[in-house]
Formats: sequence, C-alpha cells, structure tokens
Amino acid sequence: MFGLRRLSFPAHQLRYYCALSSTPISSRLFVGGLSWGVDEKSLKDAFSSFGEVTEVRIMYDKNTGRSRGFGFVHFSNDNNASCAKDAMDGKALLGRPLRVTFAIDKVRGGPVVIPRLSNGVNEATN
DNA sequence: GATGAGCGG
Repeated sequence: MFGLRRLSFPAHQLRYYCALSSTPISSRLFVGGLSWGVDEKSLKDAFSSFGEVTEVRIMYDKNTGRSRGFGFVHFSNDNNASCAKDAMDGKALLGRPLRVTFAIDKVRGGPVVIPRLSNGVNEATN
C-alpha cells in the first residue's frame, strides 16, 4: 500500500504515479472477478492510469465466446504493476469487484499451483 | 438462455 501518490494536477488532469514499490514480483497481473461484459479496452483504460500497460488480454470461452471472467494485464514496469495491483485489487469495474494478483508461471497443460509462502501476496515491506 | 472461483497462448 501507499505505493500510490497523487500529483498536484488539476482535477481534469488527475494523474497518479507509482512510488515506493511494495513488492514487485513480476509485471504480469492476473485480473479476476471481471464482469461478463468487460473487455480489454475497459481493463486497459482502468489500469493504464497506474503505468504503461503493454498488453491486456481477457480469456473468452472457446465455445460460447463469452468472457471467462478473468484476464491478464502486462505492464512495462514491475513497480507500476505492483502499484496497480494494490490499487485495483478489491476495486470494482463495471459493478463487479476485481481480484488482482500477480500472474503465475503456469505450465501449458499443467495444473495451477499457487506458490504460497511467496512474497507476491504479502505487503510486509517492513 | 446460465455461471463467479480461478491463472492465458
């Protein structure tokens, strides 16, 4: 937390910049809890305020074509990614609360194993 | 047509 600071800009130019990197692990963020109608544009627009978003991808169902409810956001800066995570995690987009965490290095075809005892989910900087 | 924890290609 506290990785987000407000600059002295006019209200119509509200800009935030990331400082005090909480725990930058990777620049890839997993975004879950998305509403069914959320697209990459909405996500990028929501996350680009915290840093330079290099890629935004939402996973859609191959059969129905509807959103699977989660996606990924790539940042060009790990620090900004961590900042955006702390800032957007728990927030709501399109009426649905977001679940933002660092993406895991999942092996293609392998099961999803979440590494606990990892600093990725801990805010204990001090 | 619906669903609501999760980790893509």
